[in-house]
Amino acid sequence: MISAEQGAFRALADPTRRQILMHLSTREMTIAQVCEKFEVTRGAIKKHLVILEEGNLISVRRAGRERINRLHPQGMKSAVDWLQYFSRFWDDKLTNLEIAINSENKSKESHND
Amino acid sequence: MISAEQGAFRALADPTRRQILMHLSTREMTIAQVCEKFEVTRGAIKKHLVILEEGNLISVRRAGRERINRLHPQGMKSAVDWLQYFSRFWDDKLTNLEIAINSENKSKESHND
DNA sequence: TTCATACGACACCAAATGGTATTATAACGG
DNA sequence: CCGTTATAATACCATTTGGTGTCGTATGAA
Repeated sequence: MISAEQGAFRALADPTRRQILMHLSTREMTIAQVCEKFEVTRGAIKKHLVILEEGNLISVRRAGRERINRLHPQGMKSAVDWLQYFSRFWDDKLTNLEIAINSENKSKESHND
Repeated sequence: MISAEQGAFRALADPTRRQILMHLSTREMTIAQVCEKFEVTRGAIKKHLVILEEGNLISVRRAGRERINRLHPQGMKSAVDWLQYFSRFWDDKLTNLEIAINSENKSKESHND
């Protein structure tokens, strides 16, 4: 089993996939609708969507013959949580905010990868 | 020229590189010292360090024959900034905090990749 | 000077990645 | 039923990636 953030970081590493996430942040879209936004083939987009799904960054539901892709932002939170460990090093103000959150939110994961 | 977050996300995609960042968060280390923490060869670690440097996640200085690697957390901030666009979708509380930050911090980048 | 040490630079390899093209399958509309 | 549409699945290709091994260079110590 791979860690949650591994799937997320892997999916986020490709610029096309990050653009797909931006598009899905405005509305949920079928594969064909995502394809309209890019110059690559449907096959390539499909592979990206599978990787985004494996990374838990999108969820998919079937509607008839359509496959509707929806942003699943909780998956991105795992990457943010990992990164925010370093926030103390770049922004004291953000660190204070992080502390405020942590005091209310006890369920913090470790960073042992 | 590739975007700042592309270099960061690419570097963050590998679990070994994320572990290297965790180690460097405790202290700066030479290549040999990083190697001690892993089972792979020095050549592999060197490549990882180059990618981390290209992603602006570490900085390097020469000291005699040693090459000292130091965490450069500002580079990670570019990835966090990109991701926090989505924070509104997963946590209203964090969104409020983000708004509080943005009201003091006007220099926000776009997400056009 | 000589030797061990810390890197740098290659060449090389297997596997993963991003992409295409082609061929199916399945559902909706008339 | 038939044609069209939306997607799935597969084979294939070029490049990148993560890794090793080897050789070279440079610095510090004896």
